[in-house]
Amino acid sequence: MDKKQIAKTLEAIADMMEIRGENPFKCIAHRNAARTLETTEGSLEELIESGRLRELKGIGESIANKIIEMYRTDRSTTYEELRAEIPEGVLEMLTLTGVGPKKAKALWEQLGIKSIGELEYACNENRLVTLPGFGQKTQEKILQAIAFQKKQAGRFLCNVAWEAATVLLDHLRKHKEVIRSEIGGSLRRRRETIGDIDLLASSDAPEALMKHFIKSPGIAEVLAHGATKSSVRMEQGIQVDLRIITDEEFPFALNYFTGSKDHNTALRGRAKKMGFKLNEYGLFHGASERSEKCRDETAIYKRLGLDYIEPELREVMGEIEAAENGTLPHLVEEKDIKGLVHVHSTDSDGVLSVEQVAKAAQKRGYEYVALCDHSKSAAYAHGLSPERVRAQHKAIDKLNKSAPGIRILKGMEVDILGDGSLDFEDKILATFEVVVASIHSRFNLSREEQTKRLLRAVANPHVHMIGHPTGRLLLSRDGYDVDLDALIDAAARHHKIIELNAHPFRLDLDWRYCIRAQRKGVLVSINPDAHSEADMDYVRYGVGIARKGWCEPSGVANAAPLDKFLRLLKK
DNA sequence: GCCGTTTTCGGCCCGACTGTTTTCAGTCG
Repeated sequence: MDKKQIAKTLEAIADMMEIRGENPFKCIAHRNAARTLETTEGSLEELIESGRLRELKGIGESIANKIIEMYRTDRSTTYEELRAEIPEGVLEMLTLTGVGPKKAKALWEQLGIKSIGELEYACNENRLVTLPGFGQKTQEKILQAIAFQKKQAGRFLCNVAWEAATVLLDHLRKHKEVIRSEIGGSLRRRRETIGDIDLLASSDAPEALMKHFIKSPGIAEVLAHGATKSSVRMEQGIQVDLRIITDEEFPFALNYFTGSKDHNTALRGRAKKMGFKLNEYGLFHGASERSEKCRDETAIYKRLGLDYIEPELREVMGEIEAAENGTLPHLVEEKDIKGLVHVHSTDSDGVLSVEQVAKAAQKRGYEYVALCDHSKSAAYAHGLSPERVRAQHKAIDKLNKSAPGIRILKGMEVDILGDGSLDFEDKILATFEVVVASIHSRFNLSREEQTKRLLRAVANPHVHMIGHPTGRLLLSRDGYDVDLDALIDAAARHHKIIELNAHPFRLDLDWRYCIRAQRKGVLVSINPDAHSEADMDYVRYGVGIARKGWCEPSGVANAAPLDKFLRLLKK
């Protein structure tokens, strides 16, 4: 097993131990070890062979032995023993909001429920209400959680899809018979979640290329295999379709399979009005059977009297009118981002020290990095007390003096408390250069109360930006109920920035509201919410969403160089 | 199960909410 698989197994062991009711700290120890393992750089083999595994924080004798067993034999005795006792479906029940180890255990032992399917049936039969500790409300909440999960089933976070697609595309491009190849579909449009992946390639030898494709790394199953279309399922479960066409057809097919469906419909309608027929094979004038020659998508749009529309904009949000009038935005790109804002260190719940954060950000070419650890109320994340804030500031001053090649900004992700006040008094808030105010508690306030709470935080003169404005976790939890239009209006009034949290779980601000924010002159800041070095690369997904949100570099606060960024904050 | 400048045992993150209870257990962040 590799590091990732071992970490996953340790998590499963912890889950099962919890269901068995073992010492909760023992369970936590396994979870900590899993987290440490996942975030440790370097090869596991080296760690094991050099005997340095035990030096990692949270890995002692017992867990080290488990890790070594898994690494050497691909098995875990502990895991197998627990699994023999606890059915997999019982473990899956833990993924439902509101079902923890105790409830799962009660459902399994007292009602004999061994899967989410059985659980849903039992709820509909009204069988949960009689169970001690359960009641009508619990049953309703569980049904809701099951419904939510069903609705999300078969969808994937964009980073999962992106990584799978990149592997396939790299493999495809190694073959000599491929002329052009691209990712299409919702992934190319940079949607926040992805159902399946569409790949397109042009070739004069489609059979040979297809044969090569179905041997790509990471494929779990070949679902269909033809000369022009093949479908595979990747190990992650995501389905991928590859279509191979001629190189003349390529731009038309790419356009067609990129969508969105509504964008395509609008384009086809426009083409028809102009006496053309547009489909995935070409653009045909009148009754002609020969397509107009278009070398690329730009040429297709041009032939239809339009500026080139970037894939991210193809959602029928006014892009066709703008392309007609020459008013399309010049979308922000990843290389425009000058500073990394909202990064956590080991001082709260990150895995990098302040110095390592600075080094990693500098390595990525950023001019500045704003450390934004949690505030004191976020006890679950080891939030900083005022004393620890002062210590961190001292450390930052010292690092900045040592000329690290990057400016480290003193930032804070301060909790917005239930009433909209902040977790630090003004005197302390004034010592930070960047204050991101976020909600981490009391998600179920009414829309009115939640909005009022956020507006109060926006109005605080020490707050520079509002973090992950809805608190949603894609595919697992809806955001809290808040009037985002009111938030955007308030941000405009107070010259505040709204975070576009780039973490693939969040991508919050939603791009639909990002469009509204841009039109009202509200800047966004594309923040990775990084807890490790790898997380820093989440900026790319945030940029995707910003592009969907019609953002130009001038609409993105951290696309500004350091001095301008600091001026923006002061405003 | 892990850890240790209060060190080999005893603490480990903790407060708030929800729904179940009639004083609290379970879940969450």
